[in-house]
This record gives sequence, C-alpha cells and structure tokens, in this order.
Amino acid sequence: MTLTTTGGKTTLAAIARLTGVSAPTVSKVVNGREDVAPQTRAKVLAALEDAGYQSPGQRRTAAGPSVVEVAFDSVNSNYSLTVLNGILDYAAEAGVEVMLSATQHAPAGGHDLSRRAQRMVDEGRAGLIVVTSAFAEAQLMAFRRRQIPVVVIDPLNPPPGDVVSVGATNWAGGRAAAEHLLDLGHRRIAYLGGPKSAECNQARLHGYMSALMSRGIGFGPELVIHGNFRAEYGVEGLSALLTMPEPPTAIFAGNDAIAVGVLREARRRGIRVPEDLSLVGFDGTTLAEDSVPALTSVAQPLHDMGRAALRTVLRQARGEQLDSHRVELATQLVIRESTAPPAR
Amino acid sequence: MTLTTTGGKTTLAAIARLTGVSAPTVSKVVNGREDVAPQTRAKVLAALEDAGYQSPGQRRTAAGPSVVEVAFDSVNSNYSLTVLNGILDYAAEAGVEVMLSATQHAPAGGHDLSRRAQRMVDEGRAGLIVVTSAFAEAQLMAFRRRQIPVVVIDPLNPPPGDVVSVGATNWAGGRAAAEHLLDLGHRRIAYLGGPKSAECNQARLHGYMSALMSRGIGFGPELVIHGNFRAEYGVEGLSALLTMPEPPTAIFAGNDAIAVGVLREARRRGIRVPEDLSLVGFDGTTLAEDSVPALTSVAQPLHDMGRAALRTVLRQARGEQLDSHRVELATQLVIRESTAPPAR
DNA sequence: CTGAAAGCGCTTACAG
DNA sequence: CTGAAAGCGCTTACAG
Repeated sequence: MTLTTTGGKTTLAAIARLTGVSAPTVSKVVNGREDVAPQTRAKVLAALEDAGYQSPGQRRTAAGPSVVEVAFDSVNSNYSLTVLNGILDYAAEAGVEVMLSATQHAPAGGHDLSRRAQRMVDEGRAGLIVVTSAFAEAQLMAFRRRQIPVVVIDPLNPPPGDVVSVGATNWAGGRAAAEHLLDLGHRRIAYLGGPKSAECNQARLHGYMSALMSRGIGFGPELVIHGNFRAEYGVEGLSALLTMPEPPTAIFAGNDAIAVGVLREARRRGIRVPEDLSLVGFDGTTLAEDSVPALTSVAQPLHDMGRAALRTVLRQARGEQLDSHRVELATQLVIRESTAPPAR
Repeated sequence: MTLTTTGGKTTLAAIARLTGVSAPTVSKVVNGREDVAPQTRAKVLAALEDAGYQSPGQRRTAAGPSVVEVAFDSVNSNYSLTVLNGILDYAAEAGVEVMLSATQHAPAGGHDLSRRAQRMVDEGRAGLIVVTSAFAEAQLMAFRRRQIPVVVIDPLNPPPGDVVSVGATNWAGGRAAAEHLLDLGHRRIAYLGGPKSAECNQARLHGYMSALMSRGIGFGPELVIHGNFRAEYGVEGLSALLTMPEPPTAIFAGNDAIAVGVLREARRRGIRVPEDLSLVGFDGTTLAEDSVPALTSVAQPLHDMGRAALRTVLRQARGEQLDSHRVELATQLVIRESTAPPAR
C-alpha cells in the first residue's frame, strides 16, 4: 500500500534473496511464464510490487520524459477541446508527454481499464486522466492496485471514495443560473437537464431547486426533464415543455449544446429568445458566444480544470500528499443576450 | 538510405566485428561517451545505422503497440477537433497509440523538430503527423535522415518535394463556391482569404478566380483580401469591403471562422444574410451548421483526412511504396441558408 | 583513445 | 515445478 519511491534499483537477484527462491524463478514470474507454482508466483509478485521492481526496459522508459495518458469519452465537443488544451498547456510547462485516446473509438467492449492498467505499468506511465466517462468501480481499482495515479474530470457517475476528481462548482452554478432568471422576474423556470444519473447534472439541478425554494417559488416535477447533453435533446425538450398547459417562461439548460437545440427549435416555431423565452446554458464554451442570440451561460473553467487534473496526477506520481480527493473550480454566470424579463 | 527492416537483432558485438573495433568501444559510442576518437565514432555510427542496431530498451519499446506522434499547431478549432477524431478513429482500428502535442504550447522557439526527431528515434516512434503548421524545410529533413515517416495535413507552406501531404481539393472547392454564387446571379464576388502564403488559401483563391474568368466576369484586386483564418478577421474584412464605392453582393470566405466573423459584423450593421449579402464559407465544420443563418460552405472531409494521414504514416513505417506524395480528398459544396440571388 | 578482463543482470537449457 | 550451471549482451574499471 505504500508508494515506493524506488531510489536505488532493485535487482531480480535481490527479489530472489527476499523470497527465498532462485533468480531464474523470479525471472519466470516477471516474464509471465506458466511453469511456476501459483503460491510461488503470488509470493514473488508480492515481493516485486513491494520492492517496486522495474525491468531494465521500464527503467529505460522512466529515464525519458514522463507520459500521462488521457482517456476521453469522445473528443467531439468544444468541452473536450478546451479541457484538452488545458492539459496540453500544463504538459508543455511540466515537460510531460500526452498520450491520447477516446473510448468512443475503442474496440468493442469500450474501456478495458484493467488491461490498460497493466500496459501502463509495463510502459512506465506517470498516470491517467479520465474525462467525462462512465466507468466501473472495479476498473478504477485496477489502477489503485498498481499504484497508478488517476484523476477523473467530471465523471458521469460518482467515482469510488478516494479516487481523485476535478470538477466545477456545479451546484453554485445551477443556483446562479436560476437566481439570474428569478431576478429578471421569471416564476415558471424549467430545467432541461442532461443524463439523470450524471453527478454534474444532479448538482446543477439541485442548485436550481435550491434557488427556487429559497424564494418560495414552487416547481412541479413537470418542469424538470432529463435526457442527454446533446443539441437534439434540446429540440425535443422544448417541444415537450410547450405541450404543457402553462409552459415555462424561462429554461435553464443542462449545457450549452442543449440550449443551442432549444434555440434552434424556438426559431423554427417563431418563438423569440429572449422576448418570449429566456434561456440559460451551462459550460460557457464558444458555442454560447457564437450562437444567435449569444447565450447567457454558466461558464466552467474548463481550461483550468484540464491543467488542474494534470497537475494533480503529477503530484500523485511524485508521491505528494493531496489536500483533498475532490477539487472544484469556480463557475461563473456570464450574461449575454438570451435572457430578459418575461413578457407581459 | 535503405529502410532496414531488421528481422534478427543486431548485437553490439556484431557491430564491433563489422567495424573492427572492440565491443566496449561500440558501447561507448551508443551511449554517447566522450572518450572516443571522432573517426572511430563516425565509423561505428555508420555501421550502427546501417545494421539498424537497436538497444535493448528500443527493442522493448518496439515490441509494444506502436506510437504515432501528432503535432498540431493548435487544437483550438473545430477543424483540429475533427481531424483529431479521424486520427483517433483509425488509431483504434490499427492498434496504434497516439501521442499528442500542440506547438502553440511548446516552449519558446516553437517547433524544434530536429531534436524531436532524435527523441522519436530513441523511443521507437512509428511516425509523425503534422497538422496545419508552418515548418522549416530543414526540420522536416531531420526526419527524413532518420527514416521517420512524416505526413503533413494541409501545411501552411508547401512542404519540400517528396514529403507526403494530405489535403483536400481546395482548388475545386473554391471553384464550386464561386460557381454557386455565379449561378445565383452574383457578379461582384469578393474573396476574403486566409494567410496569403498558405497553400490551401492560394488553391481556394485560384479556384475562385478560375470560375470567374471562365464566365468572363472581371474582378479587381480590390475584391481579394487576405488576412488570417480567424473570426475577427471576418469582422475587419467585411468592414473593409463596405468602404468600396461598389461593394460586393457576395463574399466567399477562406474558412468558416472568417464567415462567422462576417456574419457577426453584418448583423451588427443591419445587413441581412442572404437577402443583402450572400456568404459562402469553407471547411464545413459544425460552425457552419450551427450559425444563424446556417452557412453555405465547402465541406472538407476532415475526418477522412485524419484517417488517411495515419494510414499513410503506417504504410510508410511498414516500408510500403506510396502511390503519390500528395493525397487530395474531395471537397463538397453544402448549400444552406446564407446564399441567395442578389437583391434587385 | 583503445580494448582485454571482470562483472552485472537477466535468461536459457536442462537435470532432478 | 525448481534451481545450479552456462551463457548472452552489455558495461565498467583500468592498464597501456
């Protein structure tokens, strides 16, 4: 369980001495040969891990610049792009290299983090950053067991206890969005959220609820809809909300892409934003700036989140103690053109 | 000069025999020690390269999945994003890993491809893809000398003779854009281009000129302006064009970002697109789809360009003969809402 | 600056 | 399944 900061190199012979077997036997275990008794193998493996044994190849790799792997769910959004830039930015400063993959492109079965963990050990990777992905707890444990630092950015499901994660103040952001709409005079405000189970989505929802409740504004469950984080869902969501007897006068969208979908559908229906409908997005990507009207949005410091994730991975790799298993960077409401007082 | 496809491993002792020096001396050369006579060193180095000697560490790296490096100028655009996705896509299929860097974030001095080339040899990289960057000929030669396959995507300056490049049919795309505007009845069509020296920009410009000339439509140099590939430049460009005594009725923008800038400035001035001004972009990124009005644009197959670049690098790495040093994938004009017949 | 000799770390081939 | 012995590839220390 201790992080071995191997100074002097541990030799195979040393492991042999430690475990009371011969050097050839240790060699077989290291090379994954079959002809070793299970107990012997277990004993030797334990000693290898304990002593932090590195094969000559690993030592060689360790000598070069360190490599951090980054696993995106997909790099298809402005969100990913900005996080990636933050990571590359800090990577250049810290002199580490970035190995990129997107599980969207992974062969069938998606994330096989366990196999990946072993490969990362073999190749001496400094750590792993996982961005906005769902993952199984067991898979993250595969890294823990091998002492590979992992940091997740905005995980879709809550990571197990002490896996380090970086995110934004989603709750405060949700609250700020709703308060802005309340201040403008809106009373029927819908939340058009992302995936119901996504942690960041829940935090945004609860921030929104908290703002409404603290002003004594009621909101029925019919005003809260969950779907996914894509524009098509904004199109559907607006359509659904408009079937209500008393439709909302404002919508808080779970992210900018959803908001852009709402905007598109509103335009198609001749609903003017912000005159007929106010709209707030979340993320503050260039999508918000470039849309027409420009979107009022809760900006996440995505670039800094990327930087923070890498900084945190490298700290762990150096064996530094972290202050916290969770880092949240501040969100900020940016008011643009898509919000105004309600009509009438 | 021959690509050594080292089957059996060459040992240090073999090199010693070949050159008539002792094994320890070869060892010193390999490890870059100082205490070797220049001539001896030269002779040994030549033999090492000739025989394709790999240190045990290198052999180990070669055993793992191969790694391709990708150097972006910046990953700050939808263009980069889509190319990157194409690369990752094919990387997953081919089982290679992708090491990413952006020279934008590089320490002062930018691209030092020469040093990078040596590092890539040491670490056994399969090849390099350079995306939309300016580079010095000498730097690319550093890779040639070390037999590292390089493919450039849409280089900002023409690469030296036989460096492999992947691009799109920019000339045909420029011609299609101009023809579309001509077909709509426009006669005063401006070209608001990117950097004057960029090859892709020149091809687009000449496609545009060719369309106009083949219809006998004149165009003065005042209708062709060059700047850069960013939105701010579209803002400036439109302002400049509007100072003309007889402003154009249509603008062909060098890329979508410029077009979005034009759109923004047009909106600010109360100029309606397409009623008062037609506008065609280039790239066909999501920027074109999402803007209001949606942009008519010449789409580049960016995803496929990424795939093709990686496929080509891997072919070279396997020592296959390429059909051509230049691959151009087809562009396609996508007509959306930003083009219409001229007013009056 | 060079290389014979010794040595290191790991692996292989094989007797038990 | 294990390990003594031999061997491989490379490096180190040092005499010339």
